[in-house]
Amino acid sequence: MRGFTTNHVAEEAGVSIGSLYQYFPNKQALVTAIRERHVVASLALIEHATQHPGPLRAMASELAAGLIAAHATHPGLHRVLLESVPSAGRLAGPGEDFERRYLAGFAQLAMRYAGDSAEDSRVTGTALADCLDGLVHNAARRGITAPDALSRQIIQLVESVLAGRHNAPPNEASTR
Amino acid sequence: MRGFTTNHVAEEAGVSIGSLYQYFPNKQALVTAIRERHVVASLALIEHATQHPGPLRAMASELAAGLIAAHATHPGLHRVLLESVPSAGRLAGPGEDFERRYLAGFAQLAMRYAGDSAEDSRVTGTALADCLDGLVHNAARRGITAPDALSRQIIQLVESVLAGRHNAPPNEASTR
Amino acid sequence: MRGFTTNHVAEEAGVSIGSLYQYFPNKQALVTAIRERHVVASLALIEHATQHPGPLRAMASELAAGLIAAHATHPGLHRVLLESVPSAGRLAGPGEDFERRYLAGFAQLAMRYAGDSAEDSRVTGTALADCLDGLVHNAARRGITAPDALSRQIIQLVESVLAGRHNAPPNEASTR
Amino acid sequence: MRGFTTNHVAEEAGVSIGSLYQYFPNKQALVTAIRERHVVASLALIEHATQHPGPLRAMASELAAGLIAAHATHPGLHRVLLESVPSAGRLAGPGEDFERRYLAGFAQLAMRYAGDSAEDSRVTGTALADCLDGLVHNAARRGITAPDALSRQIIQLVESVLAGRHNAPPNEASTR
DNA sequence: GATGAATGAGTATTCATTCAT
DNA sequence: CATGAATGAATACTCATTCAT
Repeated sequence: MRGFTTNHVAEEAGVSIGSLYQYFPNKQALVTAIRERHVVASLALIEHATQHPGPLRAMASELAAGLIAAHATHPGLHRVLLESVPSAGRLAGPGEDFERRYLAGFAQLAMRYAGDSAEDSRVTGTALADCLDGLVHNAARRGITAPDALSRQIIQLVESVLAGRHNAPPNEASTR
Repeated sequence: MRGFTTNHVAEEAGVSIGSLYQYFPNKQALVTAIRERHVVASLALIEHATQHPGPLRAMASELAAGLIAAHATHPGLHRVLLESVPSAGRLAGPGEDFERRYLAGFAQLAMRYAGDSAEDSRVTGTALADCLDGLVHNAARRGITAPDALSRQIIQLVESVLAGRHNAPPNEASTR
Repeated sequence: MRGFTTNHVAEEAGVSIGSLYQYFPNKQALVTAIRERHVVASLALIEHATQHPGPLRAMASELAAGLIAAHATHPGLHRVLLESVPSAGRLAGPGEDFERRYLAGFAQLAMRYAGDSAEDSRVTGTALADCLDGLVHNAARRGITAPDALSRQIIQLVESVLAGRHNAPPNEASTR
Repeated sequence: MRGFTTNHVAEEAGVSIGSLYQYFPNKQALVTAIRERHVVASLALIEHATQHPGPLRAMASELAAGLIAAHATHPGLHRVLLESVPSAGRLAGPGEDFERRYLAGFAQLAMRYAGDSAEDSRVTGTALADCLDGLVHNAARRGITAPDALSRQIIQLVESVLAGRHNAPPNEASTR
């Protein structure tokens, strides 16, 4: 079973296995850290999106660019990470918080752009997050050969989810 | 990592480790077989959907039920499988064919319900397949506590993707 | 480690593994039995040689023929047998007796043909037995392609060992 | 069978099983390496003998001492090695070469001491090598309790084979 | 009896982790 | 601090043996 071994990681990282253990108490921590780096980037992306001043399409476009960039590097790394943690995606301690904040960001988008209630927004937000996850990770798995096409799909998904309920732009509609 | 040892699988399956190895030459083959079973089920689901005689919503509803059922059994098994194969998701040999046929099924749905051209249908179909994948696997990861809510989300996604382009139902248009 | 497994033996023998265990209580017994068959044959050979009425060369010639015949069948079987028993060559119980009798036969030859004392004959006999063993088994290992050449070597060895000490034929000397 | 597990070897060697696998990819390789060490030693022995400046008896005496020493260490190891390899004695690749060189050494002795022709020397050499093999390995199997007696037997064998044909010592003939 | 699938103790091998250098 | 050889618990896999059919 070819695996994601600590020696592999060390070699890949260009450090000795001993050094690796200077920084991480064990494999779990190492994986969590690598993972967190990705999660932090994703979190920054979504939290930045919630601050986006522009209309839905502009926000979606920017989000798409960010997601693609985040997955273009280290192709296959994300997969290997998902493969390597017991409770993948449900990180212990800080990780939980990351996922909560991540989903909260999408919920905010749902409130803001789709005008959802707080309760609805959680459902919509999670659904959007999960769909994006499927879209991006499957693309990464196949190898992102056409980033533009992927971008268009992401934008379309975001638009259809966040603008699907009403044809009005979010809460900027009245301010315009 | 933790929890997917061959002895574990054997015990779970109610057979001895020796028997397991009577059927599978090694762990990799075992994992591939389990995965394939799931993939075959998913394929049957989508190919059945392409034959569905009814309107979009009915088809989506049935598809949702099938997907949820396919992931409700063996909770945690799917993740553990994804975690245990080197090139998970990209099965060698027959697997590739499975994915091709799987995506082809979704493309057919796109042609039939969304009226897409052959070329467009491939893009739409893949996007839908990937989103569904994200939706279902993330739900499975969190534990499917509310199958109805998940079902509604799946239906909504399928509808929004396959009916998004034009407001007319597919070949039922004339019934309007 | 490719091995001499009971299933292998059963298949080779054309019976089921179950049947094999009808005849032999365990692998050790099976191996011992196969081995004993060979040992019995060798023993018969040497005990027959001790009764040989003729001169050294005639006896050696007959012994050579017998040994070669005993090793020509089942090429490689002898090796595998030697490989498979804990105390190879030193069989428990009846086996010990076989080896003792086997060596005793050679000792008799030494007394008879070389005129050795009882004590000397044990040493000479064992040495001759061991040399023959090396000669025959190495030939079998390489594949006995030239039985005649091998026969000549055996005869020569036997002659040189049993006639080396004095140039007189054994106790037939006076009859000449 | 019993008693030659990798863990056993590791313990015997005073290293951990992990370390053993740092040096040898698998058990087969380990066994091959140990064997080769023995084969190399034997080869050195015989090639050294071909350079021996003295008369037959002196050379034989030295050869005997070397062979006994090579088999006295690790009592039981040699048998266990013979027991553990599929095609024991016929080493793959470099092994074949070893055996060829080993036999060539004995052939040289036959030319030098017995005055054999090149062709005859191959036959005589191989026969001597095989007899020595039987003598030494059977002695090792029984436990070398009397090295001196064994030495005498080896010397006698070598003398009788290499001096058997003519009563003149090889190139020392003129010293008579 | 004969069969061969099932069993599981035993063995080979891996890989996270430590620690002497 | 950095290194990577050494460690051994954990895991993959084998094969002698049993037993339901």
